[in-house]
Amino acid sequence: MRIATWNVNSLRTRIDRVEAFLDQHEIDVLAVQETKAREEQLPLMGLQARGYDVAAAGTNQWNGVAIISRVGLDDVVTGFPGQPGWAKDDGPADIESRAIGATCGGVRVWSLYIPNGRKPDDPHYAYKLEWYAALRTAAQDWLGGDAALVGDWNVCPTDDDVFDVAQFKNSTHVTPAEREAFFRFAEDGWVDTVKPHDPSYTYWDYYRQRFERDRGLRIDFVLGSPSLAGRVTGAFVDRDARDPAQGTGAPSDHAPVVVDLAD
DNA sequence: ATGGTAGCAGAGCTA
Repeated sequence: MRIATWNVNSLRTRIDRVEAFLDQHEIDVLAVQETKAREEQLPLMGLQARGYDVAAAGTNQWNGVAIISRVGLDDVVTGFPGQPGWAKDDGPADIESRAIGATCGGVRVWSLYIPNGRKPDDPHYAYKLEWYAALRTAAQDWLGGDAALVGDWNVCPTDDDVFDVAQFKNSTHVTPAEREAFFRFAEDGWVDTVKPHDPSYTYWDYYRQRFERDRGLRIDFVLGSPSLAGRVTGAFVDRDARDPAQGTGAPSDHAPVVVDLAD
């Protein structure tokens, strides 16, 4: 089975690229982040024609997550137990836009869009750390089976995961607290299934031709439970999907990450 | 320190 994760930066704008990616790499399960659409807005016909089922969640124009699967899509859940929400203008807490879980081909898959944090002194940064801690607690219950925590984690775990750490001196993604929050998953038994096979960047900012100069970040991860990690036979970052020279219109600023599992 | 690009929505916010 082949699973993948991709922050697409608008599923409607990028649907042609998503369908081409699914076809080219014969993806069985694709976790998507930043759909930037509510479920009823999504163009799903092309996916359904290819034999995929889709489960989407999202309530605002910035985030949104989805799971696209051709090997089953069961027990869909929006949000994880204890997931913190962000209440805006005293409205309802936005939980739906950041996490969706489903069982696909016997694997429990969570598509996650972890809060960006904005600035280290911003309230969203504290929210990000709170979100990490709550996810860790919930995820401890999933370690016993074949489970995958996949998506945009908005953290560069090591200096090797940043093109120039000096440029991030007063920025999120590289602070000790964020890195600790990420590495606590490894302490619990979650395995970075991609790094041994491909440690390359997964994100390049749209600004300043960062992709062309390979000045990127590694922030998209597939963490596997011990039993799932034992099934991994290979993994890679599909840089071509981020290449502005390929396809029409702008690509997402993230590349997809692909992981192969033995049956 | 600022600004550069992209998407949604139709101005300004978010990343």
